[in-house]
Amino acid sequence: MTQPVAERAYDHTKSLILSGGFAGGELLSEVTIADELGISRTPVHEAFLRLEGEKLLSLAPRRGAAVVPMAPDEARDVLEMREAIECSTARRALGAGALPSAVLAEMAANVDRQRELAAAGDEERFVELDSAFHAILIRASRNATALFFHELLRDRQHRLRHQLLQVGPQEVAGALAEHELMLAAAQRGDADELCRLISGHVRRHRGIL
Amino acid sequence: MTQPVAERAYDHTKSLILSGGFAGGELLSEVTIADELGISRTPVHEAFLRLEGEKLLSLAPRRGAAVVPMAPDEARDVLEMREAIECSTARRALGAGALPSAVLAEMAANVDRQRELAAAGDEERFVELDSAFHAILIRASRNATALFFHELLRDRQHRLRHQLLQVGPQEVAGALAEHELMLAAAQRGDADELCRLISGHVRRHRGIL
DNA sequence: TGACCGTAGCTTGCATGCAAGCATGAGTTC
DNA sequence: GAACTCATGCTTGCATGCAAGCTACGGTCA
Repeated sequence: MTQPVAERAYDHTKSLILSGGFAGGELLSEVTIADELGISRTPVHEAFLRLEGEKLLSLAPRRGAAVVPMAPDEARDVLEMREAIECSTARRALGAGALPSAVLAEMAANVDRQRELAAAGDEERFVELDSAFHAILIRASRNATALFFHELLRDRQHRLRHQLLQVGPQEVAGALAEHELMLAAAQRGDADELCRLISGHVRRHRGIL
Repeated sequence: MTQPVAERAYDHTKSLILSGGFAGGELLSEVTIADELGISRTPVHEAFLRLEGEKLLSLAPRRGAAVVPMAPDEARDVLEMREAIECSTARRALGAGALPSAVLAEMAANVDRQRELAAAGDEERFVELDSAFHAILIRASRNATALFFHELLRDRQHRLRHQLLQVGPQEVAGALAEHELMLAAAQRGDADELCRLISGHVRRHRGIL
């Protein structure tokens, strides 16, 4: 129940960065964050180190921690990696034959909830499900490294989204339609088509960003 | 010149893990490593956190740090990701037209040195250059995220290599030949062929592992 | 005016101390 | 003999203190 304070420091700082309040270059101070949370510098320092490992912070010895600025083509980079990884894992997941019915059921259930949220206009929760939907396929490929990378990409995309764009109803509708097509392709076991859909899906994001 | 002790702790621990002495599950103690290096627990603790972020250590609160065991198909996972990422970045690097001549020159120079090391039978240094060769192409695509991922993959492959196989003269000769073909394809600007070569190259590794 | 120097205040790096969680084994009870 | 309890020694989590590097600024000197 009691969350370790180091974890709180990590979550807090990470959400500060991902929420898009910082364009990049801003210096975060350990003491500031420690005071905000009412804890000592040590766990904050640890959080900073973890975030540096994720390339979200850049630590300058005895100078401070700078929020890594988003490179001008960070969106392109991230989406390119998503395309490469998701397409590769989808091929593998489908390559061995049909997907397990449990996986297909999970995807279908996810799409159902997407439909509800889209109808309700809850964009925030929709993007969470969007991310989870893609993660299902990756998990089905049983490639732990791919899943690890996907989480890192998700964070970066999160930041891009808050920084650069508002997701509106039409983006949601478009994404939903494409997810439905992807589900259908997965059910048919059509890896080529699924891969094509993923590419289009991701590239459309890129058009938006 | 004076390397921070936290950095030494990180390097030391990481090389312990990557060198293959641990099959996985072994508990590393902060105090043990701190004593080995003659430093206090704090920087060791920080190193452990960073390594947990790279999924090389698994920290159990107040119990210890366990070396993450290599999954039975870790080799497959890692090489699958390498194929996906390298192929994607190669296409992008070549997609915009011919590679800058500086990049081609760097690749050629690298291959030349590979040839020397292969002739000298220096396998250890050869694999370093091997890795650097692949990194050149990724760097040419100017995708920082891809480069980041490639470094993570390199570490894992490093560990796999020490754990599972000895690189012998014939593997070196085969890799060198394939690198030469890749260089030629890059010089011609033939992305499809380059991608095909990368796939074969990586899959041959997989046969070895 | 411009360059230089030193100091004050910031920052983090690291060592240390204390407390608390967790495992293990001895001792007890049934 | 089996289960249960508790104490001991292990581990890490976190706070704190001190030292050292970096920056900026005010003063001095040419």
